Amino acid sequence: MANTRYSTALHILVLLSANREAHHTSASIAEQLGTNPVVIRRLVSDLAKAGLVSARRGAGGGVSLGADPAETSLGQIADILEYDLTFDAHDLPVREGRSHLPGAILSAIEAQRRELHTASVVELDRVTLQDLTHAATVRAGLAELVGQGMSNADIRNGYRIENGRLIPRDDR
Amino acid sequence: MANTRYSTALHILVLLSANREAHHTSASIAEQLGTNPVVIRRLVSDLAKAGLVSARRGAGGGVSLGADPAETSLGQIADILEYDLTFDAHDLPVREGRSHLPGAILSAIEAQRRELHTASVVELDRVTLQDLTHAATVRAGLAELVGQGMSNADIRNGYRIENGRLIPRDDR
DNA sequence: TGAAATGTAACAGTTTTGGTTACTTTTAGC
DNA sequence: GCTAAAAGTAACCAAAACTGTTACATTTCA
Repeated sequence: MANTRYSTALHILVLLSANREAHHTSASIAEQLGTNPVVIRRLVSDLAKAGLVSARRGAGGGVSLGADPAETSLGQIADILEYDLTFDAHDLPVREGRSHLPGAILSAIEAQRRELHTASVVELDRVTLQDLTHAATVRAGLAELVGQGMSNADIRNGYRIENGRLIPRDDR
Repeated sequence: MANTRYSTALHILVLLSANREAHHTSASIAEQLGTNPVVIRRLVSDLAKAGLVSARRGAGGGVSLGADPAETSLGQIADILEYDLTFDAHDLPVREGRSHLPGAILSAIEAQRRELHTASVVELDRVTLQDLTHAATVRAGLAELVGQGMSNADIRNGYRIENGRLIPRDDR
């Protein structure tokens, strides 16, 4: 089974970021994601430890964003979840053979593994939660128009994008 | 269970690259890696399709390197194996809801996913199979000396590294 | 012709992961 | 205080993915 913790965490955070006014609970989020509230709580609990979200227990409680999306990078989120952004290493049998080569090869591969993880985090640090939220809301806006029967060409000609929203071009 | 195909493939290729004179078979490689010959054959078969190794059937057959390690990048190897170098995406239930937001969020996440995969391949393209082989043989040389009771400081003072081998410093 | 090797299909065993239930704890409002 | 609503967490289950293994066909050399 794939490990979708990081992807799901991103989804939760974009959801909170795109709709900060609404009241969110693990149940309401789980419903939108088609999963179980406990899955959401597990992730939110980890994100809350790092202050990225704030979870309040009890009646009227729920989940809300705890940090500025413009100051939160996707790399930080991976760090928080301790999510591996590289390939999986194999292992070797413990063996008292004479040759050091197999262990040395594995060791070199693991060094490369760490290097790729670091590079991936650097890459993800270039994107903020705000950037990702922007990308999502633009896509949602486009989907909305297409759902209303508008063609992609019409959309391109009739709208411009501003702050993640589609603004009608009335300047022509 | 982790997907160790890429890591194992790298190990096989470094093994072949570090010891080009020896005769290698799926059985001999599997023995060194502590796995089953079929596992090796499956990987070698994929690598052979791309010309990276050459596998000869029949008596006296075996596996040998089919390309120049200096011209083979770790990114190419990932490509050949179609190995995913990014995070796993979650999925959404098919639902005819009104809101386009959940699907739009997922779509934005998947775009980010593809971007990270591309960046990872670029990163791995900076390293050749020769580089990785060099790193492994150096480590093996060091392990050999340590096994002979030499301290790391002694090693640093008494040897220099050249073409992936430890050369005694007799220039002092 | 026989032995040695790869190619491949089929299946089993293990591990990992998300889903689920159940229960505790916290909190707000009446 | 009582009740309802919410998160926190432990424990277990089911499903998926992957490697390991067996078995057999095919190829090749001597």
